[in-house]
Amino acid sequence: MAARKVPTSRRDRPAKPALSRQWIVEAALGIARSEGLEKLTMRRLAQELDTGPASLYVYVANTAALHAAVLDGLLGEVDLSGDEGATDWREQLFAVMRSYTLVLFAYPQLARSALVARPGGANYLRLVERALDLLSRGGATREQAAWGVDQLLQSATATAAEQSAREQDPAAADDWNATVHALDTASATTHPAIAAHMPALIGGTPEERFRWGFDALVNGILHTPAPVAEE
Amino acid sequence: MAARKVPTSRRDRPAKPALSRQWIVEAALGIARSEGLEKLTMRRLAQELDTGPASLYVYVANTAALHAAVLDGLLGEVDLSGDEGATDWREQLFAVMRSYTLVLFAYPQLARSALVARPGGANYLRLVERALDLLSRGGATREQAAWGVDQLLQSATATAAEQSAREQDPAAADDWNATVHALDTASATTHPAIAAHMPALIGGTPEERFRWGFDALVNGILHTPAPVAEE
DNA sequence: ACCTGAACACCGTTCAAGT
DNA sequence: ACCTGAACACCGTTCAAGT
Repeated sequence: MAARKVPTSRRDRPAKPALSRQWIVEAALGIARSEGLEKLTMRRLAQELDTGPASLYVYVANTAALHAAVLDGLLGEVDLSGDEGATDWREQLFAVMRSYTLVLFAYPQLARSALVARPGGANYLRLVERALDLLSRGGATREQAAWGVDQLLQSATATAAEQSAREQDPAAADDWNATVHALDTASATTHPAIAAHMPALIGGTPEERFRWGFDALVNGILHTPAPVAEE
Repeated sequence: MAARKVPTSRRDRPAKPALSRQWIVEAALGIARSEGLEKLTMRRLAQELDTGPASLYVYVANTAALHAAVLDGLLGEVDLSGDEGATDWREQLFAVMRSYTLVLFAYPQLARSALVARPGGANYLRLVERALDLLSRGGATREQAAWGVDQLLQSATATAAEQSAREQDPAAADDWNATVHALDTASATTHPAIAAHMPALIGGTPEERFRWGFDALVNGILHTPAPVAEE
Protein backbone atom coordinates (compact mmCIF):
# COMPACT_ATOMS: atom_id res chain seq x y z
CA MET A 1 0.00 0.00 0.00
CA ALA A 2 1.36 3.37 -0.98
CA ALA A 3 1.45 6.02 1.67
CA ARG A 4 -0.10 8.60 -0.69
CA LYS A 5 -3.86 8.41 -0.44
CA VAL A 6 -5.66 8.29 -3.76
CA PRO A 7 -8.94 10.23 -3.77
CA THR A 8 -11.64 7.65 -3.27
CA SER A 9 -14.04 9.22 -5.75
CA ARG A 10 -11.73 8.56 -8.65
CA ARG A 11 -12.34 5.23 -10.29
CA ASP A 12 -9.12 3.88 -11.71
CA ARG A 13 -8.66 4.63 -15.37
CA PRO A 14 -6.21 2.83 -17.66
CA ALA A 15 -4.10 5.91 -18.21
CA LYS A 16 -4.37 9.61 -17.71
CA PRO A 17 -5.53 10.89 -21.11
CA ALA A 18 -4.19 14.13 -22.51
CA LEU A 19 -6.25 17.19 -21.73
CA SER A 20 -8.35 18.58 -24.57
CA ARG A 21 -11.42 20.71 -24.83
CA GLN A 22 -13.48 17.80 -26.06
CA TRP A 23 -12.36 15.52 -23.28
CA ILE A 24 -13.02 18.20 -20.68
CA VAL A 25 -16.55 18.83 -21.95
CA GLU A 26 -17.25 15.11 -21.99
CA ALA A 27 -16.14 14.72 -18.41
CA ALA A 28 -18.22 17.77 -17.51
CA LEU A 29 -21.28 16.18 -19.11
CA GLY A 30 -20.70 13.08 -17.05
CA ILE A 31 -20.63 15.03 -13.80
CA ALA A 32 -23.69 17.10 -14.75
CA ARG A 33 -25.51 13.88 -15.61
CA SER A 34 -24.64 11.93 -12.49
CA GLU A 35 -24.37 14.61 -9.84
CA GLY A 36 -26.19 17.63 -11.18
CA LEU A 37 -25.00 20.94 -12.50
CA GLU A 38 -24.38 22.39 -9.06
CA LYS A 39 -21.64 19.82 -8.53
CA LEU A 40 -20.01 20.69 -11.83
CA THR A 41 -17.34 23.02 -10.51
CA MET A 42 -13.93 23.71 -11.95
CA ARG A 43 -12.35 22.04 -8.94
CA ARG A 44 -14.55 18.95 -9.06
CA LEU A 45 -13.97 18.65 -12.80
CA ALA A 46 -10.22 19.00 -12.39
CA GLN A 47 -10.30 16.26 -9.77
CA GLU A 48 -12.16 14.00 -12.19
CA LEU A 49 -9.49 14.66 -14.80
CA ASP A 50 -6.62 14.07 -12.40
CA THR A 51 -5.29 17.59 -12.56
CA GLY A 52 -5.53 20.95 -10.88
CA PRO A 53 -8.21 23.52 -11.59
CA ALA A 54 -5.74 25.92 -13.17
CA SER A 55 -5.11 23.49 -16.02
CA LEU A 56 -8.70 23.76 -17.23
CA TYR A 57 -8.36 27.45 -17.97
CA VAL A 58 -6.23 26.63 -20.99
CA TYR A 59 -9.36 25.25 -22.68
CA VAL A 60 -12.32 26.83 -20.90
CA ALA A 61 -12.58 30.55 -20.29
CA ASN A 62 -14.65 30.29 -17.11
CA THR A 63 -17.48 28.46 -15.40
CA ALA A 64 -20.19 30.08 -17.51
CA ALA A 65 -18.47 28.94 -20.71
CA LEU A 66 -18.26 25.45 -19.29
CA HIS A 67 -21.97 25.38 -18.58
CA ALA A 68 -22.75 26.71 -22.05
CA ALA A 69 -20.65 23.98 -23.64
CA VAL A 70 -22.42 21.32 -21.61
CA LEU A 71 -25.81 22.71 -22.57
CA ASP A 72 -24.90 22.72 -26.22
CA GLY A 73 -23.88 19.09 -25.99
CA LEU A 74 -27.17 18.16 -24.35
CA LEU A 75 -29.23 19.83 -27.06
CA GLY A 76 -27.89 17.17 -29.39
CA GLU A 77 -30.23 14.75 -27.67
CA VAL A 78 -33.35 16.65 -28.71
CA ASP A 79 -35.40 14.59 -31.13
CA LEU A 80 -36.14 16.83 -34.11
CA SER A 81 -37.82 14.19 -36.22
CA GLY A 82 -40.98 14.84 -34.26
CA ASP A 83 -43.81 12.41 -34.23
CA GLU A 84 -43.11 10.50 -37.45
CA GLY A 85 -46.60 9.11 -37.65
CA ALA A 86 -48.19 12.54 -37.54
CA THR A 87 -48.40 14.52 -40.72
CA ASP A 88 -49.93 17.37 -38.79
CA TRP A 89 -47.42 20.19 -38.36
CA ARG A 90 -48.86 21.03 -34.94
CA GLU A 91 -48.33 17.56 -33.56
CA GLN A 92 -44.81 17.47 -34.95
CA LEU A 93 -44.01 20.81 -33.39
CA PHE A 94 -45.48 19.65 -30.11
CA ALA A 95 -43.31 16.54 -30.20
CA VAL A 96 -40.19 18.62 -30.81
CA MET A 97 -40.94 21.05 -27.99
CA ARG A 98 -41.77 18.16 -25.72
CA SER A 99 -38.48 16.48 -26.51
CA TYR A 100 -36.62 19.72 -25.85
CA THR A 101 -38.36 20.08 -22.50
CA LEU A 102 -37.63 16.48 -21.54
CA VAL A 103 -33.94 16.88 -22.32
CA LEU A 104 -33.71 19.93 -20.07
CA PHE A 105 -35.75 18.06 -17.49
CA ALA A 106 -33.27 15.24 -17.34
CA TYR A 107 -30.50 17.63 -16.34
CA PRO A 108 -31.81 19.79 -13.58
CA GLN A 109 -30.62 23.39 -13.20
CA LEU A 110 -29.31 23.51 -16.73
CA ALA A 111 -32.54 25.02 -18.01
CA ARG A 112 -31.96 28.00 -15.77
CA SER A 113 -28.66 28.79 -17.40
CA ALA A 114 -30.28 28.32 -20.81
CA LEU A 115 -32.64 31.17 -20.01
CA VAL A 116 -29.84 33.56 -19.28
CA ALA A 117 -27.04 32.46 -21.58
CA ARG A 118 -28.76 31.38 -24.74
CA PRO A 119 -26.99 28.64 -26.56
CA GLY A 120 -25.70 29.53 -30.02
CA GLY A 121 -24.23 26.19 -30.97
CA ALA A 122 -25.03 23.94 -33.88
CA ASN A 123 -27.69 22.03 -32.01
CA TYR A 124 -29.54 25.16 -31.02
CA LEU A 125 -29.57 26.30 -34.64
CA ARG A 126 -30.99 22.97 -35.76
CA LEU A 127 -33.77 23.30 -33.22
CA VAL A 128 -34.65 26.84 -34.32
CA GLU A 129 -34.54 25.82 -37.97
CA ARG A 130 -36.96 22.98 -37.42
CA ALA A 131 -39.39 25.00 -35.33
CA LEU A 132 -39.43 27.84 -37.86
CA ASP A 133 -40.21 25.44 -40.65
CA LEU A 134 -43.07 23.81 -38.78
CA LEU A 135 -44.64 27.12 -37.76
CA SER A 136 -44.43 28.34 -41.35
CA ARG A 137 -46.20 25.23 -42.52
CA GLY A 138 -48.90 26.07 -40.00
CA GLY A 139 -49.52 29.34 -41.77
CA ALA A 140 -47.49 31.74 -39.65
CA THR A 141 -46.10 34.83 -41.35
CA ARG A 142 -42.35 35.38 -41.27
CA GLU A 143 -42.66 37.72 -38.31
CA GLN A 144 -45.06 35.45 -36.45
CA ALA A 145 -42.81 32.45 -36.95
CA ALA A 146 -39.64 34.30 -35.91
CA TRP A 147 -41.06 35.82 -32.75
CA GLY A 148 -43.21 32.79 -32.04
CA VAL A 149 -40.26 30.40 -31.95
CA ASP A 150 -38.69 32.67 -29.37
CA GLN A 151 -41.80 32.50 -27.22
CA LEU A 152 -42.17 28.76 -27.57
CA LEU A 153 -38.56 28.05 -26.63
CA GLN A 154 -38.67 30.49 -23.76
CA SER A 155 -41.85 28.94 -22.41
CA ALA A 156 -40.50 25.42 -22.66
CA THR A 157 -37.22 26.43 -21.04
CA ALA A 158 -38.96 28.20 -18.18
CA THR A 159 -41.24 25.22 -17.61
CA ALA A 160 -38.28 22.89 -17.42
CA ALA A 161 -36.40 25.20 -15.08
CA GLU A 162 -39.34 25.44 -12.76
CA GLN A 163 -40.48 21.86 -12.81
CA SER A 164 -37.13 20.11 -12.61
CA ALA A 165 -35.93 22.29 -9.76
CA ARG A 166 -39.05 21.30 -7.90
CA GLU A 167 -38.45 17.62 -8.39
CA GLN A 168 -34.79 17.60 -7.49
CA ASP A 169 -34.39 20.20 -4.83
CA PRO A 170 -36.35 19.60 -1.63
CA ALA A 171 -36.13 23.31 -0.79
CA ALA A 172 -37.72 24.27 -4.12
CA ALA A 173 -40.45 21.71 -3.51
CA ASP A 174 -41.11 23.30 -0.14
CA ASP A 175 -41.41 26.67 -1.80
CA TRP A 176 -43.97 25.26 -4.19
CA ASN A 177 -45.96 23.74 -1.37
CA ALA A 178 -45.83 27.07 0.41
CA THR A 179 -47.19 28.79 -2.69
CA VAL A 180 -49.99 26.23 -3.01
CA HIS A 181 -50.81 26.63 0.65
CA ALA A 182 -50.80 30.41 0.34
CA LEU A 183 -53.24 30.22 -2.57
CA ASP A 184 -55.34 27.65 -0.79
CA THR A 185 -55.75 29.62 2.39
CA ALA A 186 -56.18 33.01 0.78
CA SER A 187 -59.26 34.46 2.35
CA ALA A 188 -62.33 34.64 0.15
CA THR A 189 -62.99 38.15 1.41
CA THR A 190 -59.54 39.60 0.76
CA HIS A 191 -58.84 37.54 -2.38
CA PRO A 192 -62.19 36.74 -3.99
CA ALA A 193 -60.79 35.98 -7.44
CA ILE A 194 -58.26 33.48 -6.07
CA ALA A 195 -60.99 31.77 -4.08
CA ALA A 196 -63.27 31.66 -7.11
CA HIS A 197 -60.58 30.10 -9.31
CA MET A 198 -59.37 27.75 -6.69
CA PRO A 199 -59.70 24.24 -7.98
CA ALA A 200 -58.21 25.27 -11.31
CA LEU A 201 -55.30 27.29 -9.94
CA ILE A 202 -53.55 24.29 -8.49
CA GLY A 203 -55.26 21.63 -10.62
CA GLY A 204 -54.27 19.75 -13.73
CA THR A 205 -51.36 17.42 -14.33
CA PRO A 206 -48.10 18.92 -15.54
CA GLU A 207 -48.78 17.22 -18.88
CA GLU A 208 -52.21 18.79 -19.23
CA ARG A 209 -50.83 22.20 -18.39
CA PHE A 210 -47.92 21.81 -20.79
CA ARG A 211 -50.20 20.74 -23.62
CA TRP A 212 -52.65 23.56 -22.99
CA GLY A 213 -49.84 26.10 -22.71
CA PHE A 214 -48.43 24.93 -26.03
CA ASP A 215 -51.78 25.12 -27.80
CA ALA A 216 -52.59 28.51 -26.33
CA LEU A 217 -49.23 29.88 -27.42
CA VAL A 218 -49.46 28.44 -30.92
CA ASN A 219 -53.02 29.72 -31.36
CA GLY A 220 -51.98 33.14 -30.17
CA ILE A 221 -48.95 33.21 -32.46
CA LEU A 222 -51.08 32.43 -35.50
CA HIS A 223 -53.85 34.88 -34.64
CA THR A 224 -51.87 37.90 -33.53
CA PRO A 225 -50.51 40.16 -36.25
CA ALA A 226 -46.90 41.20 -35.76
CA PRO A 227 -45.55 44.56 -36.87
CA VAL A 228 -43.95 44.05 -40.27
CA ALA A 229 -40.26 44.86 -40.40
CA GLU A 230 -39.01 47.44 -42.88
CA GLU A 231 -36.91 46.50 -45.83
CA MET B 1 -6.96 56.66 16.23
CA ALA B 2 -7.98 53.31 17.55
CA ALA B 3 -5.77 50.37 16.76
CA ARG B 4 -8.75 48.26 15.68
CA LYS B 5 -9.42 48.80 12.00
CA VAL B 6 -13.02 49.45 11.09
CA PRO B 7 -14.11 47.84 7.79
CA THR B 8 -13.97 50.63 5.25
CA SER B 9 -17.18 49.59 3.49
CA ARG B 10 -19.27 50.25 6.55
CA ARG B 11 -20.59 53.76 6.67
CA ASP B 12 -20.85 54.87 10.24
CA ARG B 13 -24.25 54.37 11.75
CA PRO B 14 -25.45 56.02 14.95
CA ALA B 15 -25.68 52.78 16.88
CA LYS B 16 -25.70 49.10 16.18
CA PRO B 17 -29.41 48.24 16.00
CA ALA B 18 -30.72 45.02 17.46
CA LEU B 19 -30.95 42.16 15.01
CA SER B 20 -34.42 41.27 13.78
CA ARG B 21 -35.83 39.53 10.75
CA GLN B 22 -37.25 42.75 9.42
CA TRP B 23 -34.01 44.63 9.84
CA ILE B 24 -32.07 41.84 8.19
CA VAL B 25 -34.37 41.72 5.17
CA GLU B 26 -34.19 45.49 4.84
CA ALA B 27 -30.40 45.43 4.83
CA ALA B 28 -30.53 42.57 2.32
CA LEU B 29 -32.75 44.63 0.04
CA GLY B 30 -30.25 47.46 0.23
CA ILE B 31 -27.38 45.23 -0.85
CA ALA B 32 -29.41 43.64 -3.65
CA ARG B 33 -30.37 47.09 -4.84
CA SER B 34 -26.93 48.63 -4.79
CA GLU B 35 -24.65 45.72 -5.56
CA GLY B 36 -26.82 43.04 -7.14
CA LEU B 37 -28.16 39.75 -5.89
CA GLU B 38 -24.90 37.93 -6.46
CA LYS B 39 -23.28 40.12 -3.82
CA LEU B 40 -26.02 39.37 -1.34
CA THR B 41 -24.29 36.65 0.62
CA MET B 42 -24.71 35.69 4.23
CA ARG B 43 -21.21 36.91 4.96
CA ARG B 44 -21.61 40.21 3.17
CA LEU B 45 -24.94 40.78 4.87
CA ALA B 46 -23.48 39.97 8.27
CA GLN B 47 -20.70 42.44 7.64
CA GLU B 48 -23.25 45.11 6.78
CA LEU B 49 -25.01 44.37 10.05
CA ASP B 50 -21.83 44.41 12.10
CA THR B 51 -22.03 40.81 13.13
CA GLY B 52 -20.91 37.34 12.15
CA PRO B 53 -22.69 35.19 9.57
CA ALA B 54 -23.75 32.68 12.20
CA SER B 55 -25.98 35.26 13.85
CA LEU B 56 -28.21 35.51 10.79
CA TYR B 57 -29.26 31.89 11.02
CA VAL B 58 -31.39 32.74 14.03
CA TYR B 59 -33.75 34.62 11.69
CA VAL B 60 -33.12 33.23 8.20
CA ALA B 61 -33.07 29.50 7.46
CA ASN B 62 -30.61 29.73 4.56
CA THR B 63 -29.59 31.73 1.52
CA ALA B 64 -32.58 30.62 -0.56
CA ALA B 65 -34.98 31.83 2.13
CA LEU B 66 -33.14 35.13 2.20
CA HIS B 67 -33.54 35.57 -1.54
CA ALA B 68 -37.22 34.66 -1.34
CA ALA B 69 -37.78 37.25 1.36
CA VAL B 70 -36.07 39.92 -0.72
CA LEU B 71 -38.13 39.02 -3.76
CA ASP B 72 -41.34 39.22 -1.80
CA GLY B 73 -40.38 42.66 -0.61
CA LEU B 74 -39.69 43.83 -4.14
CA LEU B 75 -43.07 42.63 -5.41
CA GLY B 76 -44.58 45.29 -3.20
CA GLU B 77 -43.37 47.82 -5.75
CA VAL B 78 -45.50 46.38 -8.55
CA ASP B 79 -48.17 48.85 -9.59
CA LEU B 80 -51.46 46.95 -9.57
CA SER B 81 -53.66 49.94 -10.31
CA GLY B 82 -52.84 49.45 -13.95
CA ASP B 83 -53.35 52.18 -16.46
CA GLU B 84 -55.95 54.27 -14.65
CA GLY B 85 -57.03 56.03 -17.81
CA ALA B 86 -57.82 52.81 -19.61
CA THR B 87 -61.12 51.14 -18.99
CA ASP B 88 -60.08 48.32 -21.25
CA TRP B 89 -59.24 45.22 -19.22
CA ARG B 90 -56.53 44.28 -21.71
CA GLU B 91 -54.65 47.55 -21.35
CA GLN B 92 -54.92 47.35 -17.59
CA LEU B 93 -53.57 43.82 -17.57
CA PHE B 94 -50.78 44.87 -19.88
CA ALA B 95 -49.85 47.71 -17.55
CA VAL B 96 -49.75 45.36 -14.56
CA MET B 97 -47.56 42.80 -16.34
CA ARG B 98 -45.33 45.57 -17.58
CA SER B 99 -44.91 46.94 -14.08
CA TYR B 100 -44.10 43.46 -12.79
CA THR B 101 -41.48 43.03 -15.48
CA LEU B 102 -39.94 46.43 -14.80
CA VAL B 103 -39.63 45.70 -11.08
CA LEU B 104 -37.79 42.46 -11.80
CA PHE B 105 -35.74 44.33 -14.36
CA ALA B 106 -34.53 46.84 -11.83
CA TYR B 107 -33.02 44.09 -9.69
CA PRO B 108 -31.04 41.87 -11.98
CA GLN B 109 -30.72 38.15 -11.25
CA LEU B 110 -33.72 38.17 -8.95
CA ALA B 111 -36.05 37.12 -11.75
CA ARG B 112 -34.10 33.93 -12.12
CA SER B 113 -34.74 32.90 -8.56
CA ALA B 114 -38.41 33.84 -9.02
CA LEU B 115 -38.67 31.21 -11.74
CA VAL B 116 -37.43 28.48 -9.50
CA ALA B 117 -38.63 29.43 -6.07
CA ARG B 118 -42.03 30.98 -6.62
CA PRO B 119 -42.92 33.61 -4.13
CA GLY B 120 -45.89 32.86 -1.93
CA GLY B 121 -46.00 36.08 0.02
CA ALA B 122 -48.73 38.66 0.33
CA ASN B 123 -47.53 40.71 -2.62
CA TYR B 124 -47.51 37.72 -4.92
CA LEU B 125 -51.06 36.90 -3.94
CA ARG B 126 -52.19 40.46 -4.67
CA LEU B 127 -50.65 40.22 -8.12
CA VAL B 128 -52.34 36.90 -8.91
CA GLU B 129 -55.65 38.20 -7.58
CA ARG B 130 -55.54 41.24 -9.82
CA ALA B 131 -54.50 39.33 -12.94
CA LEU B 132 -57.22 36.72 -12.42
CA ASP B 133 -59.83 39.42 -12.09
CA LEU B 134 -58.74 41.20 -15.26
CA LEU B 135 -58.60 38.01 -17.33
CA SER B 136 -62.08 37.06 -16.13
CA ARG B 137 -63.38 40.43 -17.20
CA GLY B 138 -61.90 39.69 -20.61
CA GLY B 139 -64.13 36.65 -20.91
CA ALA B 140 -61.78 33.88 -19.82
CA THR B 141 -63.31 30.81 -18.25
CA ARG B 142 -62.19 29.84 -14.75
CA GLU B 143 -59.70 27.33 -16.13
CA GLN B 144 -58.42 29.68 -18.82
CA ALA B 145 -57.87 32.46 -16.27
CA ALA B 146 -56.16 30.19 -13.74
CA TRP B 147 -53.76 28.58 -16.18
CA GLY B 148 -53.41 31.75 -18.19
CA VAL B 149 -52.17 33.80 -15.23
CA ASP B 150 -49.51 31.16 -14.73
CA GLN B 151 -48.38 31.49 -18.31
CA LEU B 152 -48.41 35.28 -18.26
CA LEU B 153 -46.36 35.50 -15.06
CA GLN B 154 -43.95 32.86 -16.26
CA SER B 155 -43.45 34.64 -19.55
CA ALA B 156 -42.88 38.01 -17.90
CA THR B 157 -40.47 36.49 -15.38
CA ALA B 158 -38.49 34.71 -18.06
CA THR B 159 -38.29 37.86 -20.14
CA ALA B 160 -36.98 39.84 -17.20
CA ALA B 161 -34.45 37.14 -16.32
CA GLU B 162 -33.16 37.03 -19.86
CA GLN B 163 -33.13 40.71 -20.62
CA SER B 164 -31.76 42.04 -17.37
CA ALA B 165 -28.95 39.51 -17.29
CA ARG B 166 -28.02 40.69 -20.75
CA GLU B 167 -27.88 44.31 -19.72
CA GLN B 168 -25.94 43.86 -16.53
CA ASP B 169 -23.58 41.00 -17.16
CA PRO B 170 -21.08 41.57 -19.96
CA ALA B 171 -20.61 37.81 -20.31
CA ALA B 172 -24.35 37.31 -20.88
CA ALA B 173 -24.32 40.11 -23.43
CA ASP B 174 -21.49 38.34 -25.24
CA ASP B 175 -23.54 35.17 -25.27
CA TRP B 176 -26.41 37.05 -26.84
CA ASN B 177 -24.16 38.55 -29.48
CA ALA B 178 -22.80 35.10 -30.19
CA THR B 179 -26.34 33.80 -30.66
CA VAL B 180 -27.20 36.65 -33.01
CA HIS B 181 -24.01 36.07 -34.94
CA ALA B 182 -24.71 32.34 -35.16
CA LEU B 183 -28.17 33.03 -36.57
CA ASP B 184 -26.82 35.67 -38.89
CA THR B 185 -24.14 33.51 -40.42
CA ALA B 186 -26.18 30.33 -40.61
CA SER B 187 -25.78 29.11 -44.14
CA ALA B 188 -28.78 29.45 -46.40
CA THR B 189 -28.21 25.94 -47.69
CA THR B 190 -27.96 24.18 -44.33
CA HIS B 191 -30.49 26.40 -42.53
CA PRO B 192 -32.90 27.69 -45.15
CA ALA B 193 -35.68 28.58 -42.70
CA ILE B 194 -33.36 30.65 -40.53
CA ALA B 195 -32.09 32.49 -43.59
CA ALA B 196 -35.63 33.10 -44.80
CA HIS B 197 -36.75 34.52 -41.45
CA MET B 198 -33.63 36.50 -40.91
CA PRO B 199 -34.55 40.13 -40.54
CA ALA B 200 -37.40 39.20 -38.20
CA LEU B 201 -35.46 36.76 -36.03
CA ILE B 202 -33.25 39.42 -34.55
CA GLY B 203 -35.44 42.41 -35.30
CA GLY B 204 -37.89 44.42 -33.27
CA THR B 205 -37.33 46.46 -30.14
CA PRO B 206 -37.66 44.71 -26.78
CA GLU B 207 -40.84 46.76 -26.26
CA GLU B 208 -42.38 45.59 -29.54
CA ARG B 209 -41.57 42.00 -28.76
CA PHE B 210 -42.92 42.26 -25.24
CA ARG B 211 -46.17 43.79 -26.44
CA TRP B 212 -46.62 41.22 -29.18
CA GLY B 213 -45.80 38.36 -26.80
CA PHE B 214 -48.38 39.64 -24.35
CA ASP B 215 -51.07 39.96 -27.01
CA ALA B 216 -50.32 36.57 -28.50
CA LEU B 217 -50.49 34.94 -25.09
CA VAL B 218 -53.73 36.67 -24.11
CA ASN B 219 -55.34 35.83 -27.45
CA GLY B 220 -54.27 32.22 -27.10
CA ILE B 221 -55.55 32.01 -23.53
CA LEU B 222 -58.97 33.28 -24.57
CA HIS B 223 -59.27 31.08 -27.65
CA THR B 224 -57.95 27.77 -26.37
CA PRO B 225 -60.39 25.60 -24.42
CA ALA B 226 -58.95 24.13 -21.23
CA PRO B 227 -59.98 20.73 -19.88
CA VAL B 228 -62.67 21.34 -17.28
CA ALA B 229 -61.76 20.14 -13.79
CA GLU B 230 -64.00 17.63 -12.06
CA GLU B 231 -66.06 18.55 -9.05
C1' DA C 1 -33.37 32.93 23.72
C1' DC C 2 -30.15 35.12 21.34
C1' DC C 3 -25.58 35.87 19.74
C1' DT C 4 -20.82 34.70 18.53
C1' DG C 5 -15.87 32.92 17.22
C1' DA C 6 -13.99 29.59 15.12
C1' DA C 7 -13.94 25.94 12.28
C1' DC C 8 -15.24 22.73 8.33
C1' DA C 9 -15.64 22.03 3.77
C1' DC C 10 -15.88 24.04 -0.01
C1' DC C 11 -15.71 27.83 -4.26
C1' DG C 12 -13.44 30.66 -8.99
C1' DT C 13 -9.54 32.55 -10.74
C1' DT C 14 -4.71 34.16 -11.23
C1' DC C 15 0.11 33.84 -11.64
C1' DA C 16 4.84 32.68 -11.42
C1' DA C 17 7.30 28.77 -12.26
C1' DG C 18 8.12 24.70 -14.52
C1' DT C 19 8.28 21.27 -18.74
C1' DA D 1 2.38 25.83 -25.77
C1' DC D 2 0.81 23.49 -22.20
C1' DC D 3 0.50 22.32 -17.46
C1' DT D 4 0.88 23.00 -12.47
C1' DG D 5 1.29 24.27 -7.20
C1' DA D 6 0.21 27.52 -4.49
C1' DA D 7 -2.02 31.37 -3.25
C1' DC D 8 -5.78 35.05 -3.01
C1' DA D 9 -10.14 36.15 -1.96
C1' DC D 10 -14.02 34.52 -1.21
C1' DC D 11 -18.43 31.13 -0.13
C1' DG D 12 -22.59 28.48 3.23
C1' DT D 13 -23.35 26.31 7.29
C1' DT D 14 -22.60 24.20 11.90
C1' DC D 15 -21.58 24.02 16.64
C1' DA D 16 -19.86 24.60 21.16
C1' DA D 17 -19.48 28.26 24.08
C1' DG D 18 -20.93 32.40 25.87
C1' DT D 19 -24.45 36.12 27.61
